[in-house]
Amino acid sequence: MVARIETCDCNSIHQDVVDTVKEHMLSDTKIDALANFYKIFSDNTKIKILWALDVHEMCVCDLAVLTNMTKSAISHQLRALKEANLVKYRRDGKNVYYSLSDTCARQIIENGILHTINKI
Amino acid sequence: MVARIETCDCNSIHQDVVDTVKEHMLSDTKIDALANFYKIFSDNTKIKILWALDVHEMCVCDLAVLTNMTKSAISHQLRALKEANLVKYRRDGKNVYYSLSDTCARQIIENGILHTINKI
DNA sequence: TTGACAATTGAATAATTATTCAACTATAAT
DNA sequence: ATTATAGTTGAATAATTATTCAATTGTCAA
Repeated sequence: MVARIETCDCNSIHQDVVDTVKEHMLSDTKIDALANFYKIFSDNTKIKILWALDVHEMCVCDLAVLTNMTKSAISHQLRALKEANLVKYRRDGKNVYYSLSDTCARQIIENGILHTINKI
Repeated sequence: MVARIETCDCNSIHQDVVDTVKEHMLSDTKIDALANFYKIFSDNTKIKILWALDVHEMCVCDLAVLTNMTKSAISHQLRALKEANLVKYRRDGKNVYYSLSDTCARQIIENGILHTINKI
């Protein structure tokens, strides 16, 4: 996601098209936000966690057993999900129970399934 | 996306919850397809290319100038977009013009913007 | 058929993201 | 207070993905 050139070996440029497209281009801020948002759903583990939490709230151990991963790995993943405001949590004694913040995650996953089915 | 443990240092497991969630879990195939699909939208450059192509078909040079990247880098990105069936192309002389296969990409991007705005 | 240029490709490198590991915090029970 | 367990954290490592680089293909024009 980093690249830069001052000159380009392109002679066959449709400047009018490039200009028009530039006018309609999304802002860098939006593109960043968008890419970061979908980054969450581009990882198998995160999808699994989100889908699981939609079924039932779970503690870190539960998620570790479910996914066959370490608590530490799950915890790191949960941090990303928290930062994206996709999950919330409550502490009860020694356990911390995670659940979905809202229906957003489920919507994105279901919508994605529709699109991937169409493509297959 | 690779991890594996045989035993787990978890004693506080809610087995009933884990079992219920397992019953409702998405298949690995679906999760893979989903993650690969959203992987496309987790990259700034790919989003930019897709959004641009929704405005107007463009040749590789145009996209290189627009994004300030090399033709080679763009070409690699386009290959991924082709494999995901998100773009189509036509050759006209020495140029190859790319455009969107359907409205899928635009829908996903617009839907993502809605969700990211809600989160901000 | 040769030269020029758009585009693609594969391998090497750079950049990013995930997982592991060890140390740590928080809570509860003895 | 001490011990045990759930969970978190940061740094190191591993794995993945993007970009560069050099070489190649395809098409057109001279």
